[in-house]
Order: sequence, then C-alpha cells, then structure tokens
Amino acid sequence: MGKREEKIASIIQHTTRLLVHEGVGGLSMRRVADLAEIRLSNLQYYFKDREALLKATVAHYFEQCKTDVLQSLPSSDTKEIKLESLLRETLQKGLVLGDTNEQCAMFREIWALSTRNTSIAALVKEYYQHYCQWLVQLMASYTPQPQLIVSLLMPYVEGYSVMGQALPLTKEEVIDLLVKTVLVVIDQ
Amino acid sequence: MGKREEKIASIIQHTTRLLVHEGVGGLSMRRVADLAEIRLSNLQYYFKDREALLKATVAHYFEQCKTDVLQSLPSSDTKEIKLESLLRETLQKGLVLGDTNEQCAMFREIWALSTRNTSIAALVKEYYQHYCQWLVQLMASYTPQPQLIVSLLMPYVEGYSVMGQALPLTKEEVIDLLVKTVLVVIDQ
DNA sequence: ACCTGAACACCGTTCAAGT
DNA sequence: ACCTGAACACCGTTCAAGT
Repeated sequence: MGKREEKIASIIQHTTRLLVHEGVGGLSMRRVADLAEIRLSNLQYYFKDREALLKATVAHYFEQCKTDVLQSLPSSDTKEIKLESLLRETLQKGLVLGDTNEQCAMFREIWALSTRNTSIAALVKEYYQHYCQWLVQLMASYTPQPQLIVSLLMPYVEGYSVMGQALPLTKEEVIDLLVKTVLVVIDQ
Repeated sequence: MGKREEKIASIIQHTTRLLVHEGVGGLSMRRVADLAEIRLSNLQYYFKDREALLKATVAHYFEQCKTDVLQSLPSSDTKEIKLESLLRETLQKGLVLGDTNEQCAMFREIWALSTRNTSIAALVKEYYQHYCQWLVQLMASYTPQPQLIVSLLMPYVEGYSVMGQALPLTKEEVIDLLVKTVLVVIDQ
C-alpha cells in the first residue's frame, strides 16, 4: 500500500469511526483531519468536500460488509444442513436490535443520508440487491422459488433492527414464528 | 391557543418541515428562528438547546402520526370485511418506499437520532408499541393470536421502506406473498 | 415571564500561495 | 502532485442586560 493509499485508508477509517460512535452530527472535516493527523486543507485535497468524504466512506463500508457477509455465509457444502437449522442460525445472527449494535447504528446514518444523496442511495440499493442474490443462491437448493423466502426475510430483518424492541414477542418467539412461516410457505 | 402556544406550534412546525426536506444536517437553530420570525435567543428561551427542540419536534410528530393512524384504521364495524381485503388494503397503504415518501424521510432521521438520544429512542419504542396494539386489536376478530400476524407484518413494513426497492419482487407480488403467508399461518 | 445582542469556539468551503 | 494558512459566512451555546 503506497503512501497515498495509506493516507486515504486512514481518513476513511477515522470517518467511519466518527459516524458509528458520534453520528453524522459528530462528523466534521476538521475532526477527521485532526484524527488522521493531517491539515484540514490537506484532507480537502483528497476529498473535495464533506459529501465526497461521506460517499467514499459509505462505499468502503459496504465493501467491508460484503466480505464479512460472504465469509459468514455457510459454504457450498450446505446441502447437508437441514433448512430449519440454516434458517435458525441465519436469523439468530441477523435479527439484531439497533440500540446495541454498531452496524445498525451505521446503517441508520446511511439510510438517513441516502434520502438526500442519490449516490449514497444507489450504493444502498446495490448492496441490498447483492445481499438478496447471495441469499437466493443459498436458498436455491431448498425450494424452486428462493426469491419468495428472501423477499419474506430480508425486509423483516431490517425492520426488526428498527422496531423489534417494541414487538409483543421475544426474539426466540420471533425466530420460531419465522421458521415455521417459511417452512409452511415452501410447502404450498 | 394562547400566544405562547401559537409560537411553540410555529417553531415545531418549521422544525419538522426542515427535518423532512433538508434532514438533520439542514436543521439549524438560526434557520428555525428565521422561519418562525423570532430571534435566535428567543427561540432558545422556548427550547434551551438543539436537543430539546429535536425531542419536542419528534414527540409532536408521533402525536400527529398517532391521530393519522387512528383515523385511517378501519372502524369497528370491520368484522364484515373479509380478512384478505383488510390485509390487502392495509399493505397497499403501508408498503411505501422511503425514497419518495416524506414520512419515511422523517422516520429515517428519527431512527438515526434515536441511536444517540435515549429520550428519542423511548419515543420511538412507545410509538411502535402503540402501533402494535392498534393492529392487534384490529386483527383480534380474525385469529386467536393476532400478535403473531402483527409481529410478522410490522417489522416487514418498516424494513420494506428501507430496502424494498432492491427486492426481486414487485410491490404487488410482495402483497400477494404476504397475504398468502398470513392466511396460511393463521390456518395452522 | 419574555426578549435581546454580543461574544465565543466551532464548522465547511474557497482560494492564493507554496513545495 | 501534494500541502499550507488565511479568510469567509455559518453554526450552537453562554451570558449579561433589558422589558
């Protein structure tokens, strides 16, 4: 990694940290510059304005998520696992409440940013489309219409991160309900 | 409404407008003061800081949502409607993509704020809990376990607002899937 | 109780000037 | 190509001073 790449990596790393721990409101060009130990005007040489810095940071964050997800997905010898176990494990990992989770905090910031920034909105859409494709592949050996299962579970998991704490069911009850639901829908 | 109440209403109204149309980043005490045609220091007399203004605005927004929802919910002579029609209508209204919808824009801002503000997080949780209760009541005449249906649909609708545009199904296909799923789960 | 302006440290952006 | 500091308009908060 050359000097230039190292510097950019450091900038984006500190921007991500600020976004996660302080939110968009706590992110300023000057704080990033201080953390990265460069001058404000030098930071602006690499990212011409706040928007450019945010866009690059979000893009990099989704890249990270992508490698994380692809690593954590069960490997291709999955067919030996029962569908029910696969669903249970995936939901156990995926159903997370946003109050305690750093990734949820980042996603909430990104969702808010995407409302007013078409570049970031495009990154969000692209990421979710890829995510759907990976899950469709994963489910393909269990049902002729894996898109149905994915279309059922993906929005649910995202919505759960935002309001799951207000549901009348515990997480375990939710998982039971979802697993049962998916199995029943597949059998139809 | 007395002078004081009118002033506060005007302040909160302009704050809400700024939040929806410009996001948290576009909201400043000075802009609100200008829009409400008062001095910055006068605004600070009514809301001691930005956080207090945000909290009051979010509380007021949820109150609005509450009355909107309670009005739009089918009235108590609902039992004459078929469950399938009720689900279809509710989902047709509820499944909205965040890119085009002002309410979704506001909720995204609120979700992000709630990560770092426990008062706002409490308002969010309280609102969703009420929402769940209204829906449970609505579903109670169709199934002995209305919480299951609500726990299935509520997170889904919220998640759909955030990533529905990346799903491999159209909105109509999603509604068909959900309606079918709910009916099947009820029959179990 | 209600309203004001000045002062402070902080912010993003622009720009002319350096190496 | 890379880096700098100064200047600008804007920001939230504090506070002493008014009615």
